[in-house]
Amino acid sequence: MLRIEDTDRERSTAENVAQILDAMDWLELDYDEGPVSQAGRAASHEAALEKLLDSGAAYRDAATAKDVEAWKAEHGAGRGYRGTPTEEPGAAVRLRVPDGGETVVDDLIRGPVRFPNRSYDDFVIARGDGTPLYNFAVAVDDAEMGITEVVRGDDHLSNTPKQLLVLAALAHEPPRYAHLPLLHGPDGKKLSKRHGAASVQELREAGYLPAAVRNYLALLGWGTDDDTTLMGTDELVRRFEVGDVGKAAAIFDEKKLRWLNGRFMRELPLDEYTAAVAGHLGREPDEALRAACAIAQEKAQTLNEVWPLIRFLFEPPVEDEKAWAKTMKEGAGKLLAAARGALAAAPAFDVAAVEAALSPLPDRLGLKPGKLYQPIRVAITGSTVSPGIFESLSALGREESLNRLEAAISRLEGEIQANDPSVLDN
RNA sequence: GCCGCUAUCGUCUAGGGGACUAGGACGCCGGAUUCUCAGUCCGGAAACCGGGGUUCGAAUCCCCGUAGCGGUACCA
Repeated sequence: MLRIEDTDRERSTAENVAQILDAMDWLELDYDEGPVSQAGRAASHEAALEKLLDSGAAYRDAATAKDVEAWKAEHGAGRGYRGTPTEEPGAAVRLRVPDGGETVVDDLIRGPVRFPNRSYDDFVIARGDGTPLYNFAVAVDDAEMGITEVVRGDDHLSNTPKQLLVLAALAHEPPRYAHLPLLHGPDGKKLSKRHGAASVQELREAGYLPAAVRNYLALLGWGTDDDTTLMGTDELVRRFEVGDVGKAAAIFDEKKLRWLNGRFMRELPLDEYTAAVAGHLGREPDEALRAACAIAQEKAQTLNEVWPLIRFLFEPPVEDEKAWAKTMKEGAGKLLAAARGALAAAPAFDVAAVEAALSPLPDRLGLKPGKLYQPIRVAITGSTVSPGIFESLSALGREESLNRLEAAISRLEGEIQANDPSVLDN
């Protein structure tokens, strides 16, 4: 049985468990709740503690943190604390650590890592009130649950010997361990909330696709020998080998994730794409959305970027004065009027028909296509950025397109009058 | 302090004694695609932490240093 251990020390256990289960679901792994209940765990912790106390492998010790410090000052920093057994009932329980020899963690990724026993304290395995501490509890749980493989973060490597010592005292075969390198933020520090999206949920909220995240995460600390970068989940499962994972911490670079995500987004069949967008937006994957997705798919790198591109199909044009001022220069009214005329006369309103109606205009008017298309874009979407202009018009439909052009033309006329009082004189 | 881990372009990595003039990807820069943005295509700049060994030969093996990270709790 495999155990995957979360590594975040700041969150509460309950939160961690919820997060892991949620993440596993998203990562499409199968998991079981585990055969041991909370009450069952507490009972086995108690039993294991008693066993160790009886055998002399553990003992009660009244020393406080200060006492330990003083002991070390006296015996040298390189030497782990060794306490004196007491019968005092409120004393904490410590495990006896041998003075000689070493404890070897045979890590799947790093190979054998040797820790001198002498450098470890007789560490506390249970508080004075009998409640167990992490390194003891986790070892007992692993034994109890028949865990054979443990995959967790590198930050656990140096307390693995403690768990091994507990397992040895319990005469239980230890699991195999794989300690994965940690992830750091762009500043080189351990990844945390202030780096932005640091958990799978946050990545999902930011509009990344599960398959893209899997691909990206697999590439952190691991690479293929034939330089393959893009891999679907099936291929990942086939090729990934935990023993091939690198040893150094990696920096989480969202730019590459964005790029990868864009690749996955563009390769999605339209129905799946629409479903993903619908799920993200909390909308129905209806025909309107499907049509909108069809013209936006090429352009969005994340699910978050889709709505700004297709919003004009569902709502009035956004009000963006900068975009207006930038494109609605002198003569824009005439251009829009020409476009309106051509579109009104078009025999149909599919993409090809719209293009056929508009594309002769720039030549006829003697200007670059952009001079015509940008004002149209702003008139119908409100923004200087949108899907292709023919696609956008066609998707909007003839009636609404003409209405929006008309509205823009009226506004331009109003502005001309306001700026030039002489118009009023006529 | 002590114990441990790690070190190839800005970033993720390939490469594990000669195939290295060190490969790929993201990002960046330049060009192309004469509707924006994005995309796509082409081109470019960009790295073996330092010092000693071992060897005919070192990015690759060993040692030392340096730096980063982790652990060192009656936290998980």
